[in-house]
Amino acid sequence: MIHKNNWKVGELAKRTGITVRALHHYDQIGLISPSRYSDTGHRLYSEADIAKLQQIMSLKDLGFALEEIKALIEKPGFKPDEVIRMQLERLNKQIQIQEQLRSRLEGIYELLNAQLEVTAEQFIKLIEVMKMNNKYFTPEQLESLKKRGEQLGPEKIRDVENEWPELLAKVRTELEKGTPPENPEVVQLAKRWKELMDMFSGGDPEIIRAGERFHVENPDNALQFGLDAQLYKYISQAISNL
Amino acid sequence: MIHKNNWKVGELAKRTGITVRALHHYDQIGLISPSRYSDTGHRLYSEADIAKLQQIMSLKDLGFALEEIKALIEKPGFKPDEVIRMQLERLNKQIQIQEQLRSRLEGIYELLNAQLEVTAEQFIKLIEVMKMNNKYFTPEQLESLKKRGEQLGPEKIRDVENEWPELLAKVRTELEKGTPPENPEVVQLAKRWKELMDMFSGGDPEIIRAGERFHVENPDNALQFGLDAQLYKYISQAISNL
DNA sequence: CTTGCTCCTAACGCAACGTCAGGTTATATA
DNA sequence: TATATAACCTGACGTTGCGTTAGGAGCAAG
Repeated sequence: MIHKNNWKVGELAKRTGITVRALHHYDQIGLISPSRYSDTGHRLYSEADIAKLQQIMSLKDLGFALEEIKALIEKPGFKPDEVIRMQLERLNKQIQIQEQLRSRLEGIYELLNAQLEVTAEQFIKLIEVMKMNNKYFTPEQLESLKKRGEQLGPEKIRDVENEWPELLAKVRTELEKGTPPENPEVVQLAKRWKELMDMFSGGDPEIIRAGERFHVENPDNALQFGLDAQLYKYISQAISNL
Repeated sequence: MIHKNNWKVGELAKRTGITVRALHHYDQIGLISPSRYSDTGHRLYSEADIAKLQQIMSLKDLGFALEEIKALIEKPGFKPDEVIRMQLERLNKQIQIQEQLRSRLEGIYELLNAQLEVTAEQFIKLIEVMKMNNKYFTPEQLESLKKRGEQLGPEKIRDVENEWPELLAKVRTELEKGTPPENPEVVQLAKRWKELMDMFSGGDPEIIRAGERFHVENPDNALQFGLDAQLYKYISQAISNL
């Protein structure tokens, strides 16, 4: 009685929690088909089929895609430990990304709670800032940046925030005119550029490099800063001619 | 020059890393459309559009779905902190699940490395065991289970492993006949059932409950044990009549 | 023989675009 | 100015793992 050898989809579904549709699907994509069909086309699963199904569900639970599972059980060179290691690596990457995101969200949340009224604009800025914070700067560097800001005072900061887009525009103009980065005028702009950078970074090369990494890896930030990868490269070349 | 007000898709794409196709897509689903089109149908994005796009990308970076973003920026009652908190909760759930999976994978990996030769069957069993281990039993309970097994000795264990499916089959027969769980014969079976359970659990109700949780939450395990949710409920009722 | 349950196949839907395909417009060069 | 090339346009299918109708037979019980 327990060795019943003709399970129909519905029975299997009831006992396993796998839906009928899923079983159909697995059949369709050739992952697992019943070993027999009744003469009216009904699927009949044998014990062996069920064992295989069990394997499949286990692999699925470990996070493998159906196509991967198919490959795994079809290929003869099935090395469990390698498979598991690969899966672990993938998973670790995912977790890392998610944890980064979490710490960003937490940071944002704290700041939001500290300051009751927040406009949408401020909100966006916050998000960007947190993006930089978590990934690119160490806590010490952030501390250093903060101190630097306090030293300079708010007027100075405003001044720079005003000068910055103008400078960017000038550089972009040269870039689009095709002026080579060695050109004296461009080099002059680059000099001012570096001055502004140093003003904030305190000249710390680590901080500057972190900022560089940020710009390279977050091209959509160009929307905010008007600074894209191409322009960044151009100005870098000009600076190297100082 | 920096206040150029007619960005075409390609330009935007180049500077932001957002693909042209994505911009088309966002337009299509009504997430963000350019404020103007040229008379030949080319999309022209204004500065305001870009600002909005910036918002959208920020939200997207935080893990929101496009539909959610749409709702968020359309709805007037936009409470950043609530939004962030919701997102944090979702994320935490995900991370928790993934970490559970990771520890399972790690456990499996260790065991694989300890034992050079593993058949596919053993491998599957391993996976099931790890599934129980990590989620349902505390280390102490596992230790207790192990001790229990050593006390009983391998023959006893084999005996039970043989008796188990027979018992299951009998109970299922009664269930399918529609015999009520109060029936004396069923109660007798339930008694034997409980004896077997106690033999392994040492009578520890915590361990029994953990096992219950496992069966309820992992219906596909029915494949291995022949014990599904329905049958489990039935036997539980019978046991309550002891 | 008729319910009423279970089975079948076929086909759309979802999320967020990637990737052709086939055709029009803009721009840079000769 | 003519043309080659780059950039733009609108479909429309593919991806992942099924859920969900829809329309139509098969099967066990009364």
